[in-house]
Amino acid sequence: MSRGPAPRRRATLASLAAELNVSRTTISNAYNRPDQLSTELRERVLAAARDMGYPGPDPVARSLRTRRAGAVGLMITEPLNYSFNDPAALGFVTGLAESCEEAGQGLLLIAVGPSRSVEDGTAAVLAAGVDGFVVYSASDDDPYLNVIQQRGLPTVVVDQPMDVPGASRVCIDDRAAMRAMAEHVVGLGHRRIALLTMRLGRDWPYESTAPAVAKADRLQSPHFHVQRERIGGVLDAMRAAGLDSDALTVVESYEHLPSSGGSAVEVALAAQPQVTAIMCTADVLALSAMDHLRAHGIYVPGQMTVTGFDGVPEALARGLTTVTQSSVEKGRRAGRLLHDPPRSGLPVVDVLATEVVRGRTSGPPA
Amino acid sequence: MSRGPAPRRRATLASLAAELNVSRTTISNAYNRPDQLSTELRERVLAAARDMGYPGPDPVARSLRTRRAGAVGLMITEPLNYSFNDPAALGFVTGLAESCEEAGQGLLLIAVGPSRSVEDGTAAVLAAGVDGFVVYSASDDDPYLNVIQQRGLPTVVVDQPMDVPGASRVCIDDRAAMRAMAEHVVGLGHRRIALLTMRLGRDWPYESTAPAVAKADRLQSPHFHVQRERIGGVLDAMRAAGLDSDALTVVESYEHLPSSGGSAVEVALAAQPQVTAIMCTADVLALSAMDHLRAHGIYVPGQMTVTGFDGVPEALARGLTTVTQSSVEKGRRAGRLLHDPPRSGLPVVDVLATEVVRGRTSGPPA
DNA sequence: ATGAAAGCGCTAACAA
DNA sequence: TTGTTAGCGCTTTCAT
Repeated sequence: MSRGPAPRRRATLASLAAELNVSRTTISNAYNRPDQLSTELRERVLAAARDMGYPGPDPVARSLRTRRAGAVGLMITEPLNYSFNDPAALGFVTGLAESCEEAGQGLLLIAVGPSRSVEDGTAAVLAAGVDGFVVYSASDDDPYLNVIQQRGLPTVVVDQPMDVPGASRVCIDDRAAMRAMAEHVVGLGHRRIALLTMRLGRDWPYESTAPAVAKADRLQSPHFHVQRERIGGVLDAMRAAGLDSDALTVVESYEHLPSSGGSAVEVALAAQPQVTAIMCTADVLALSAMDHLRAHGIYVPGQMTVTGFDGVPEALARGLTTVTQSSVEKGRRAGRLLHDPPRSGLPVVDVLATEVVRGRTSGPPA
Repeated sequence: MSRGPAPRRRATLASLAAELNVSRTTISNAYNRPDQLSTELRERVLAAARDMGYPGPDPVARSLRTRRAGAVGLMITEPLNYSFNDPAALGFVTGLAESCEEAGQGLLLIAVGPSRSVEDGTAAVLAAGVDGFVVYSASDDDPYLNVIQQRGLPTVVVDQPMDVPGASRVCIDDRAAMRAMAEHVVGLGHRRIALLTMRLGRDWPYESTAPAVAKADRLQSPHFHVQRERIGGVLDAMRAAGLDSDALTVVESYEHLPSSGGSAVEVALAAQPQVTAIMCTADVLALSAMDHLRAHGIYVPGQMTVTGFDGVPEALARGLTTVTQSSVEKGRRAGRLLHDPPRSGLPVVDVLATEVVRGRTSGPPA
């Protein structure tokens, strides 16, 4: 029943109204408040719309008027292939996307990785037509945080950073979780431990991009709250067992490659050959480390204990001793906090549960 | 230098202009055309903006005026955890997101899975403030395709469906690729083959959600072009070798679980115990099938040949015989087609390369 | 280099 | 039930 070719100029609500000799309100109501007009009139409107190729009210114009964009923005500051290679990060996105779907909202991915200039990234954040932001795992000194705050929109921070005034936060107790894991390791008798972690600052002050033993100053004040707390948790447990902090070798990795854990463990063992346990702040690091160790004839857990963090499916399948958390749930909570915010209007801190899972990769030192 | 609390009412371009006693044009220029005013005036504007907490021009209002949203929409019709569990789909999203980042555009995820009513989903598509759409792997009879066409925005279809008037398409030659793989398998001497595939229609006419031998009518005209072509490719090769189509047992799987391939292979072997080769239309199915076979003491390739499709990292790492394609590149191309469309304005079909990789999972029948 | 005027397409009061 | 009136906040000719 279409009446020939599409009109030169796209139909608008106004043109439809003119065509039908009714007011614009009526057309608007036909779409937004079906109960405000007779079924008959409504049908007529919809039929005319079909004929004229009118796709319904323009989303942008509607957003301007209603002051609602119908989408939330997810700011990702890591290179995309980092996030999309880590099942934990992926679980988070899945959960967030699910909650958006449920709430009938869109999810706008705002990638502001290092490949992009800060100016460009700022423009992207400023240009995002969204009702709120989710900030995933940014560093404490992330340059885009200010920009987001400028926007003055509801914001939910996930994991880090700690202090974004006015923003709610979804996180876990990283320190306690890692301390519990470290207590397990120390309890097994390990006295020299390596900790493999993602990079501790936005910058990378080493020669190559390969993993490196963390410089002292970076250990003092990592710019990633999560890593800071997890390191703190390990040290807490070691101190409690009377171990000196020298007994811990921290190796940081810049890239998130499937092989990063392997490279890192190599660096760790070169720096401190007496290490008997490799703790990792992410399962992806631990799994890669295990592969590397096996390839080099070092048996786990016989000759080396390995622990992870996150509880991603592959880690659990392979029996990794790790700390589990629900990344998907994190995403869902973050979304929900945006979609129906607490009545009080006050920022909320939502701390999710974690659990130490003793797998087949931890045992007494050789 | 901030002057106390944020103003009751959010600052706008107009209020800034009033405050400074300049025209709105000037403020607009300060942001969009720095060369149109003196540096001095511009600084004054920016400073005042800072003081008043003005975050710059409102993205939605700007979009309305400029008729550009600064984002593209990705319509995902599968449940999210399906897409986010398949490395191939993930690679696609990564590539698309990369190209968006490059172009300074946002990427709006529009999830319209089966958990949502068609009405709801339609609303979501209609409400998306985007400049174009990417449709990923939808069925031929997807109900949202019409809605997207209604919007009249540039659209790129990935893989399927074939026929979306006016839309460009990025794909591979599924039939030829699968035929080449089947020729390899038949060439090894296999005469009874099972094909494990994702579901062939949007509906699921079987009793349970477990994988099932495909009903004849679903084989006649699958509603997913990709699956149709791949099945066709296998049959081409079999026919060429003088094999009857009865020699092929097709099993379709509804869910995309990590264990789906295992369940499917079980169904296949129950239905046709003489099968000596399991071909799969996705690596994730093949890998799961291999796990299942191994767990049941069936050796690959000694007792059973297994082949995949996609060439995801894990598959290559495990030596799966498979067809490789670059999912990431698919995403990039789709994005580019939207960001800088061909000058002609005509729809384009971009066919990417594939390659049969002979791994360690295919061999002569036992 | 700056300003005035005219909308972009829509919805929400309020009237009729 | 339908229409009238005002904008939402911005950019863009066109004048000055």
